[in-house]
Amino acid sequence: MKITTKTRYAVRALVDLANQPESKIIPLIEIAKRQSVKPKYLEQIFLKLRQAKLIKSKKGPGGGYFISRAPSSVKISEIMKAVGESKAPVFCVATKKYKHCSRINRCPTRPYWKKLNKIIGTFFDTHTLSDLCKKRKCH
Amino acid sequence: MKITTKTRYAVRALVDLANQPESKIIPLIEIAKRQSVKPKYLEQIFLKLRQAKLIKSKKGPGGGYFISRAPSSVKISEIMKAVGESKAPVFCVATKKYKHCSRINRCPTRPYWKKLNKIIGTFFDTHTLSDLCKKRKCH
DNA sequence: CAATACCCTACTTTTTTAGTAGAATATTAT
DNA sequence: ATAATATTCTACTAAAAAAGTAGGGTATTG
Repeated sequence: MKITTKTRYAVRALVDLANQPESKIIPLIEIAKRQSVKPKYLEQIFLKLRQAKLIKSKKGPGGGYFISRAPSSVKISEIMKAVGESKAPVFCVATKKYKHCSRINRCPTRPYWKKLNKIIGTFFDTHTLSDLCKKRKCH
Repeated sequence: MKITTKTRYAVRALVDLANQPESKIIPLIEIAKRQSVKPKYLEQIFLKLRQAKLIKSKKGPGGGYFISRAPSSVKISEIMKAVGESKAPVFCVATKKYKHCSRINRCPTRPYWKKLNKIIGTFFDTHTLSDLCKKRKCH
C-alpha cells in the first residue's frame, strides 16, 4: 500500500510552486535543491506535470517552471494521474487498464476492495494543492 | 497504491475457510485449487497465518487447516499484519520500521499522508472476515 | 510403513520503482 | 552572432520488492 516517490515528489514540488508569489518562475534546480530530489529525476516528473498542463515552463536563462492553475483547483488525484500513479488498491477495481479476472462475479473480496477504492479515490478527489499549503501564503 | 497478492490470497483463503462448516479441516491443496493460487505459494502464506494464530493446522492424512477464531473477530488489519503487508501509504507515517526523515517537521505533505493513513487504517480495522462472507453461511 | 499433508528455509525470476545519461532545443543577454 | 542557461525528450541501468519455485523435513493416519 505504498504511493510512489514520483507522486510524493510531484506533490511536494507543486506545493513548493504554489507557495511562490504568483507567476514567479522558478528553475527546476532550485526546487530540486529545496525538496532534496535529484534534478534529473525531478525533470522526468516535471515533464509529465507539464504534459498534464499542471505547470507551465519557460526556456532559456531566467526560465523555469510556474504553476498554471489556481492551487485550489488542482486536485491531488490529478497530480497522481499525471505521474501515472494508480490509485486502485487491486487491479480488478481499477477503471483504467482493467485486466479481466474470471472470478469477478463470484469473488467475495472484490466488493470490499471496491469500497476501499472508492474511499481512497474520494480522498484524493476532495483535496487540492491549497489544502496542503493552507498555513502559508499560497496564491 | 497496490496491496500485494499475499494479502489478497490470504484474505480469500480465510474467507474460504470461514465459509466452511465449523471446525471442518480442509487440506491446503483444496483451497489452492478453489482460489486458483499455486499451492506452494499459498503454503508460505498459510505458514504466516498459522504463526499469527489466525488458523490452526493438523498434520497427516486427513489433515489440513481450519480457522481458529470466530470470523467476526478477525479484523482485516490483522490478516495484513500477519502476512507482512504495510498499510501506510508513505514510510514516514508508518508506525513500524519508521525511517527518520529530516524534513519531518517542515514537510507540508506529511500531515496529508497521515490523514490518509488514518482513513485506510480505520477501514481495515473496522471490517472483519465475516463482513466478507455475509451473504453466505459463515460460522 | 507407506501415503498424506503440513513445516520451513532458501533460492530464482519477474516486475516495478528509482535513478542516470546524454544529446537536442529554445531563449536571453551581451 | 554566440555563449550561457534552462527546459525537452528518449533511452538505459540499477536497485528493490513482489511473486513464485524447490526441496528436504516432520507428524499422523490407516
